[in-house]
Amino acid sequence: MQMADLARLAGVSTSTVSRALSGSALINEETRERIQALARQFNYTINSVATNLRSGVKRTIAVVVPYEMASRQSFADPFLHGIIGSLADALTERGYEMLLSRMDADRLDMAAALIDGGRAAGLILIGQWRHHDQLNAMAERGLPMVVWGARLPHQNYCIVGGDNVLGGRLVAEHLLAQGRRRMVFLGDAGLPEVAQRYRGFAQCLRKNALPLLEQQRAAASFLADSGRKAMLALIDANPTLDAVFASSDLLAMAAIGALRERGRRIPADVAVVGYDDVELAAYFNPPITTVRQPIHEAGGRLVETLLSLIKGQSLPVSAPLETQLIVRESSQATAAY
Amino acid sequence: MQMADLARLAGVSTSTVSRALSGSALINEETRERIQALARQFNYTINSVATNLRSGVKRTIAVVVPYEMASRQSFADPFLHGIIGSLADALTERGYEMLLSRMDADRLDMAAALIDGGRAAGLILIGQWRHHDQLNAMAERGLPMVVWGARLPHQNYCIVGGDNVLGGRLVAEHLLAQGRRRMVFLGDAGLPEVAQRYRGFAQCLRKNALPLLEQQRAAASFLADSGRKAMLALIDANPTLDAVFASSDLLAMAAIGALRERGRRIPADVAVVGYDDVELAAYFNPPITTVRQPIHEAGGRLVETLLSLIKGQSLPVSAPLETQLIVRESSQATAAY
DNA sequence: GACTTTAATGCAATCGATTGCAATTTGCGC
DNA sequence: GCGCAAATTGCAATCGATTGCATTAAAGTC
Repeated sequence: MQMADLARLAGVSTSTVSRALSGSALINEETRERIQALARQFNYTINSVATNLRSGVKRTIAVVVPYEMASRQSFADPFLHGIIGSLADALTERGYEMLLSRMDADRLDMAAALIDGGRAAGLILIGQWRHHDQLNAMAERGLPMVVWGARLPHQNYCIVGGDNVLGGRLVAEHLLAQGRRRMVFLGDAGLPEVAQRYRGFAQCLRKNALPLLEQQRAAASFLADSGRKAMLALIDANPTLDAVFASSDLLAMAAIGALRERGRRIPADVAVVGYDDVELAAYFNPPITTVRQPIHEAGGRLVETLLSLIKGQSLPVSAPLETQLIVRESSQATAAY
Repeated sequence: MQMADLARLAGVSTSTVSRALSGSALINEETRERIQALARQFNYTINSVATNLRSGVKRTIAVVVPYEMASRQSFADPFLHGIIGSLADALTERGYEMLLSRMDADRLDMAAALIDGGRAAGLILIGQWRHHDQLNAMAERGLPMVVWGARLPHQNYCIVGGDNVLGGRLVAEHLLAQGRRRMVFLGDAGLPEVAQRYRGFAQCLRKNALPLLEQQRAAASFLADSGRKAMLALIDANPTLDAVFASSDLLAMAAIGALRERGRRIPADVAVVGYDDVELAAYFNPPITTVRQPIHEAGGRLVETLLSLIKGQSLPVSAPLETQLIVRESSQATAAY
């Protein structure tokens, strides 16, 4: 069923049908009601593909989740899901549709094709990975895009994210206050966000004369199993460690598993702190101390920023989102101290 | 940049450009290469919106996640994310794009608008909730759709899912073999999938002369907090319980938290079994015994079924996916027995 | 009653591509 | 050198909607 059919049924032209359904003032109220009734009766829905071809207005936003070919599992991180959910909400609220793509992080230019090809009005990329330059190049081409990640020098693209340096510092201060002294860091510092968390963490320790050595830091992707292995290596290299800062809650959970394998009690022997405050962090055993990133606000902010970029305002700058330490059991000082 | 511009640059008509880019045989090889080079140089990407308006072939599939207005958090379940990720993969592999929508479960007919409006070629609905009749009505209108959920009587729509009755039975047999006798069920039996898990579970217990009473069953949505509260109520109503079957891993995690609040040890005092085998189940403390649903295969199966439905074969019927008990620590018999 | 407004509707061009058919060019046979 | 087939290319209609402008009908004015 298309507009022409409906027009025939109603005995009018397609112009009239179009006006009846679009809320134009140039139409008789009775005619409008008659046509709308017919449309309902025959389940007619306006073809939005044709509509936005003609009108040029697109109401679709592409959300791109880059993954590294090697480990296509980036999708496993619950934080990522939280963001996607909040984006879905934020877009729906504003009357936009969401096109979700996973994409090889080395071929991010394919995301550009979604814009060039008219599929979407704008791009939201989740995670900048190691592709700062590629993102800059895309932005310079004038693609309407916003990235979830970390603010970096020489950054020509819009970014939305938390204050990772602050987050790292909050964790260090907290662990110091709990009396911990032999801390290790778990996470892949090749990723800008993680690097900043590490920087905030290490700076604060250094100020307190507690430098972090290279062997007190292990790379681990966002994958649970790689987190477990990296943690085991850290334990073996630093058998006396008394605290772990993991760069995501998922890694924190994996780390707790690994620590238990090696007979450490949490938090009595080792304190563990995560990052993100995913829902399950509070239900884990023990509940995990973590740095909260306001997931729901994140979606809204990403969408708002992108839409104002599309509307053509000058490059919107988004202040870092609120970043806050949530203290739970996994890092509390206990009777053991 | 659009095709006409490129045609002008190349000094040919748009017909020729179109043929050059689409791999038609009706074109000189040199011309094709010249045009393709120009296209690359100017970042020209064919406008797929216009293309499928003209050709009528759509390469977009809508994935709809219904949620209940009351608790818009259905999105929090990690199993759901697993399915979405596997759908994204399955669709990408086959050259389709994925339109993701959350939708009020009471207004599922809005999903129909995605098809009627030409946005998508087909519909994948995740979870049937309490809306069997609505889904039947949609299918009868001839909408190309596939639902993840449970097979029910009088079902006119395509369904893909695991064997929930079997899953429930496997859990019961396992717990009986572990010597557990006072079991409770945690989950909202108003949902068909959960109801079937309960049925398999209860039937097997009955066969062993261990009926489940009403107060040994508590409704709990897919939300962690509601799971915790329901579990607390179950404990109070059945202080001597020695096993819990939760209808999802998320609920199992919440249940474990609640049991600990009441001083129960897992699995020494109470065995806990979940459902789904989400990635974190293995990393939880203790690792959770659960019924595996093959998430990755699920996405592939949903997509295959939908595509063959679209191609117009008669209603494809999909056998239940493999359903398998994964035994981990949370339900092992221990020294306490 | 002729003339101007105003309201409602239809005509036809347009969005950016694809494709059947016609037109042109080239090559080949004799 | 003519005729015909094959190889390329262009023209114009088409997909399903929207919208500026023209048209028609009804109402209001003097």
